[in-house]
Amino acid sequence: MSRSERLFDLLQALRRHRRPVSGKALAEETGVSLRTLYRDIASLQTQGADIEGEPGVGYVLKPGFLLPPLMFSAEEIEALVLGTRWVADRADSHLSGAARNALARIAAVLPADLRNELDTSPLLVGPGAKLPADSIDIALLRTAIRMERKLAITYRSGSGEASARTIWPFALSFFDHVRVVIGWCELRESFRHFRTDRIETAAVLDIRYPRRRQAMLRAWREAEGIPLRGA
Amino acid sequence: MSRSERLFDLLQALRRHRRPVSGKALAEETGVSLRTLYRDIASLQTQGADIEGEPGVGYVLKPGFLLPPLMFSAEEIEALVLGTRWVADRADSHLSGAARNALARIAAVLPADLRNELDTSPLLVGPGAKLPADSIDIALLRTAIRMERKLAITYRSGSGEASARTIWPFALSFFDHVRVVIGWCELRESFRHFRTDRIETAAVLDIRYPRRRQAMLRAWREAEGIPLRGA
DNA sequence: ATGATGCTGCCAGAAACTGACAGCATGCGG
DNA sequence: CCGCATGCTGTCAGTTTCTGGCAGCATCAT
Repeated sequence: MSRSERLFDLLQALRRHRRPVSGKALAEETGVSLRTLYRDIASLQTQGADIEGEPGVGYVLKPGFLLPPLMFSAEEIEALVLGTRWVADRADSHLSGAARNALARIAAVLPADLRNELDTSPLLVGPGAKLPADSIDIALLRTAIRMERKLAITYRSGSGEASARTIWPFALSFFDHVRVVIGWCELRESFRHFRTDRIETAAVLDIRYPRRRQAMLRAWREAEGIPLRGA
Repeated sequence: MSRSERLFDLLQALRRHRRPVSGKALAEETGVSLRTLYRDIASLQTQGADIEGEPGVGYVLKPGFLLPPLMFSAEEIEALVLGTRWVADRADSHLSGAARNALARIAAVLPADLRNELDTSPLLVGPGAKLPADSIDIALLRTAIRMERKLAITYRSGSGEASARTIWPFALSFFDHVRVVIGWCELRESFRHFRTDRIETAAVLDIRYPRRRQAMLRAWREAEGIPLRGA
C-alpha cells in the first residue's frame, strides 16, 4: 500500500474511533511501525487535519477536517443495506419509513456501480419471531425520548397488575422478541424497563425531565454494567 | 511538499474546478512537471478516483469518489444508527467493521447537530440469541456472492450426513438464530439453503457461475413465493 | 493536416520513506 | 516518589519511490 493510500486509511480509522486511540493501535491497523505512524499523523496535521494527541490517552480527530471521507466500499453498502432492511422489517412503521428514506438519500449520492450494489444487495433479513402487537405507537415513545419529555403510562406487569407511572424515557432497546423502553421511574425512583407490548396507554407530557437523556443512558449503563453495543 | 500531500492538494484542485482543467494547469498549480502530474492522476485513479481525461479538453473529477455532504432527519439518523448497531452486533467481524466505517463516513459529512444525534442515538439493540459458531469465515461467502463465483463446500446436514457440493451462492439471509446461504446446488439442480454453521469447509472457486445473482435471487423469490422484505 | 492534449515507456539521479534505537515529556495510579 | 503507558523527536542507513526529461503514440476538434 502506498503512503497516500495509507493516509486515507488512517484518516478513516480516526473517524471511526470516536474515543481516543493509541498510536500503537493505529500503527497496527495501518500496518506500519509506530515511528512511521507518528510521521503519518504529523503529515495529516500538516494538511490541516485537527488531530489531538494526549500522552497516555491517544489520538482523536476533531470534526471539521476539510477533506470529506472517501466513498463507501461495496461492503459498507452491504452493511448499510442489511441494517436498513432489518430496521425496515422490525421497527415501527415510522422508523421503517425513515430507514428507507435514509437509504434513498444515500443512494442519491452514489455512483452508478455502488447504487447498483445497493439495489441488488444479496444480504437478506429472514423473517423473525413475531413481535407482540403494541397497543401504543412506538413512534410516540421515540419522540418522547428524543425530546426528553416525561411520559405518563399505564403498564401491565408480567404478573398482570396494572399501574400508572410517570417515567423519564431515555432509550428504547430492540430485542428479537420484544421491545423495551428504558427510563427513570418516578414512582420507584430507579431505572426501570418497560416492555412496549405491556404499555397500555402512553401520553407524552409537556414537561421536560430534568436530566439529559445521554447522561441517564450513561448512568444506566454503569448501573447495569452494560458495555456499549454495536456502533 | 511530499507526494502524498500533493495528492491531497490535487484532489482539492480537481474538486474546486468544476470545468475540465488541463494537465498543464494542474501541474503548475501543484508545482510539478507535466510528467509527474500524469503519474499523480494515475495514482488517484488507482485509489478509485473517477477522473476523466479527454484529449484536447482536460480533467474532471466525477462525483462518487468523495462523499458529499448528506442531510437526514433526526428519525432517519436514528434508523441508520439502529440498523448499523444491529449489523455491528450480529454480523461477522468484517461486516461489523464495514458497518462502523460506513457510519463514521456518514458522521464526517453531517452538520454538527446531526452528528450529535448520531452519537447519542437512544435506540439500542438488545443482546440477541447466541449464534452458533461458524467454522468458516462468513466474509468468504459474501465475497463469493458479490463476485458471483462458484463455491465448493462440505456440508453437514441436520441429520448429520456430510456431503460435498458445488453451489452458486447468490444471497445470505440473517435470521435471529442462524444464517443461511442461498444458492443453486449443482448436485441437486435446484435452489438450496445452507446454514452457515453447518458448512464445514468452503472454498471460493475461480469460476464465475453462468447466471446473474440478481436474476437468481428473483427466480428464487418467485419459486418460494417470498416477497421483498425490508428495503 | 495541425495543434492541443492525454498518455506511456525508459532512465538515472534525487528525494522520500521506513524501521530501529535511544531518549525525553506528560499524566495517571499506586 | 515510582513505574507505566503514551506521545513525540532526533538520527541513521538501507531501500524504495519519486521525478524530470525525452521520445513517441493516440484522440479529438478545427
